[in-house]
Amino acid sequence: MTSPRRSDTTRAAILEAARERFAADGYERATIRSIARDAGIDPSMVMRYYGNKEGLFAAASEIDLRLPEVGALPATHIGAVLVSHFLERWEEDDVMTGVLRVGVTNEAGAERMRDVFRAQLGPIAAGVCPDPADAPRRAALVASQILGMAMARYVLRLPPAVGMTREEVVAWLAPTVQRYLTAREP
Amino acid sequence: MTSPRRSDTTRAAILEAARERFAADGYERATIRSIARDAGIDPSMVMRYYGNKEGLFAAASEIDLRLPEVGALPATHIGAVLVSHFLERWEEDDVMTGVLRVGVTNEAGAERMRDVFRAQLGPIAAGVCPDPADAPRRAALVASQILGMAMARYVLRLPPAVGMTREEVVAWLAPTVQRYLTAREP
DNA sequence: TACCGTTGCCAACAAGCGTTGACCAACAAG
DNA sequence: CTTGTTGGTCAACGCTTGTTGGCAACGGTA
Repeated sequence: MTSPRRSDTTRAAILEAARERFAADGYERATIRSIARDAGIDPSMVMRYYGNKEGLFAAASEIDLRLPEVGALPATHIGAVLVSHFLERWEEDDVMTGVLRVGVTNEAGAERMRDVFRAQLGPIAAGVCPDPADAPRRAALVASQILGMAMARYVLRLPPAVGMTREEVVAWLAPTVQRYLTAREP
Repeated sequence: MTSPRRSDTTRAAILEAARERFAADGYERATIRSIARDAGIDPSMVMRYYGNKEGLFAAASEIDLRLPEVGALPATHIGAVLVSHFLERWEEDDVMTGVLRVGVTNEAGAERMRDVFRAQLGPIAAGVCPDPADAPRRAALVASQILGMAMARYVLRLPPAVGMTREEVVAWLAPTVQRYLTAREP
């Protein structure tokens, strides 16, 4: 609907540079000046297009996990599907790592992280776990294992975690996630 | 051996304030000035006693997980023992949360986190897992689940994770850790 | 008492930060 | 051709940061 503007390429360059910097450095060390330098423009442009640093982060951290529909997958393999989907999602761009890094020191980032797991993982948990009232807790358990592997592999870079192949990670984590979602009790 | 100095109480006050600030704010937002204010002294004292900010962090982030001896626990319940020990450890002081928060944006913090898991959790994994050559990977898997729950509960504060009792967390996570350590294959 | 290392505060530095407003060039509409 | 809008740069602001050096008070020791 909104007509394309001449400045769209600049806006996109800023967003891309911002995502990279946030992912690599976290909120405080990702300065507007460094982002502008990466994007090849003046820092004041960032302010004009995104208002302030918080606004820039908000725009650069839209997350869509792109999780499959609840009905579209066999409940017996949902663990493997989810783990492998998350790994792929985490490796295909910098947004997930960025929001995770920012969320540790910035309240807006933490809020976004909470929202993502509640709104996008919650429904899946509700669809497959035995007691729907228990879904938030199941989703949080899954989130803990997924977040932990992301921390180990992409943020802290524990050597053994980095060295595992994607298949190995899926093989080990899938039963865990499967149990968190579908087991009647611990 | 080293004789006690008159300034020991000040040094201790600085360290305590530093641990709290690092835990609450992360590396960049925990300023020397704010730490000094909390400790009730002048910022320049921090420099005199710890050299610079990195030195202060190094001194404030000595971690001893205080894990039990490998032989001292039944291999069949090691999962539950470890999970409950980690939860206790995480809640009794700010050091674990501090180093985790700092490790996300600061290389020295990340290095410390890697060291802790390698040197202190590694031997336990080596003692109980089927193939000792596989120990680092088993330790990293355990670390991923422990770190993930710590992120969810103490850093990002996902409501359902915060709301679980310690016993519930142990009940859900213990089988996971037990499997990561002792299962013959995924 | 005279002395010297220790403990502490104060004032300042240079650098970097987010943010602002004036100004110029290119373009589209009348 | 003029005019108004848009995309962009430049220089500066007020503030905070880590860090430094000077200086005053204290406290054992000779």
